[in-house]
Amino acid sequence: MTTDPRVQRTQQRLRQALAELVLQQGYESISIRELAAQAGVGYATFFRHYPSKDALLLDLLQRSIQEMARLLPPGLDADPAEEGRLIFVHAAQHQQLYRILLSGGGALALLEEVQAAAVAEVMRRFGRQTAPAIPLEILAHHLVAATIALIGWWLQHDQPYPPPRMGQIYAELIMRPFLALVGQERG
Amino acid sequence: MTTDPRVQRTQQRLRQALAELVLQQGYESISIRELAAQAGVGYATFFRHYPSKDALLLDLLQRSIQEMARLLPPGLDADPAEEGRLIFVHAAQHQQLYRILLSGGGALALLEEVQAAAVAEVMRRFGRQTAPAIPLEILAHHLVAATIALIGWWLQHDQPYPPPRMGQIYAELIMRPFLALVGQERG
DNA sequence: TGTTTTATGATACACCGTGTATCATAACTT
DNA sequence: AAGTTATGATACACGGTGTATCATAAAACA
Repeated sequence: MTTDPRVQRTQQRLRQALAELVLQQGYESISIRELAAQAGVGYATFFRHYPSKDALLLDLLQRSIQEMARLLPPGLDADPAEEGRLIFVHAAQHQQLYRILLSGGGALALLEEVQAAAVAEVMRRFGRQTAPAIPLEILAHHLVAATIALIGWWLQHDQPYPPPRMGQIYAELIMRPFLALVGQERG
Repeated sequence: MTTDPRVQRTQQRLRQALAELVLQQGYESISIRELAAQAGVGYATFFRHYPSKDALLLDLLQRSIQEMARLLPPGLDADPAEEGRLIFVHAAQHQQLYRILLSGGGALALLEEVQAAAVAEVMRRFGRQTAPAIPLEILAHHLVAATIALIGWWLQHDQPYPPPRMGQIYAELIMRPFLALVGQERG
């Protein structure tokens, strides 16, 4: 683990630069030379930290996802609507990144990674329930995919409902059927 | 409209070559030089027919989808599990097409078109139900997105369950909660 | 504080893919 | 048979990627 301030500073600048450029011109058209210039960093320096533009984006997105994970403590299962509300508040705050992730532009592999991580998390969280009628792996994948799709719809339609309403919808449309199928009602 | 046999032959070869290379190495890594070589066609000739690799893929997929649409059976509503089974049988039969579509390689616009058409179809089919607690547009989008995601999971995991089983899962995981929320039980 | 280690900036370079231009030749049309 | 058009081959400019090198600045260490 590196604690060198120079490393931290450079990586921070690169992430910051990517976030800025994405807002200005989207993701695909950004070149690494452009990125380094925006970050005030040498071109070759980029490759000393990230093997590709996608890797940098992945880092940026993973930090955002981790931040969301911190917003969703385990005890929140009790209130799905509130959990959903927090998800959509976070999505609105980081909508430019979510748009990249969901538009699939260059971040397709990244979306799959994020999705796989989320599926693993769900399976960890509900793996001790009574064996469901539908394979848990499918249930987990469905939960994650449906949530991502709902966020994508909401952002692409310019947030036509406020986060509390979306939280309710998330709870009724996604979480309640999921909990019913995962055997939660027996616990 | 060009009827010149040379044009037809060249375009056919390019589409064929793309289909072959996609199966071998995916979409992204294919270069236009590679494509032209596989097609047995000059490099510059490619640009005389398609402005980009994406345009060629779009042409290929549109033709395949038109062919698929002609084979799709008309109305079958009564049995969700049977409807689901047919969906997965069809997905298995056209899996290479579905894989390209779902992997999103340059075909995102087309996937969105297909999705939008499916959403419209769902809304037309359930638009006369009693007003649901959740906006019908969201319900329809969720239904389509969840179905596509389930097909994608199934294909990417090499069809670990047979179509009848997937049809049951589709009915329980997707269709039953959808029908409950759309107010079907009152009809 | 002085020394060592390491990250950075600047630059040059090879490599690859794209898209355009050119022209002789082959294939098609009438 | 004569005219038209698509093709193949080739060359080229352009831009982006990833690597190598080296002097310098910054951090860590003693």
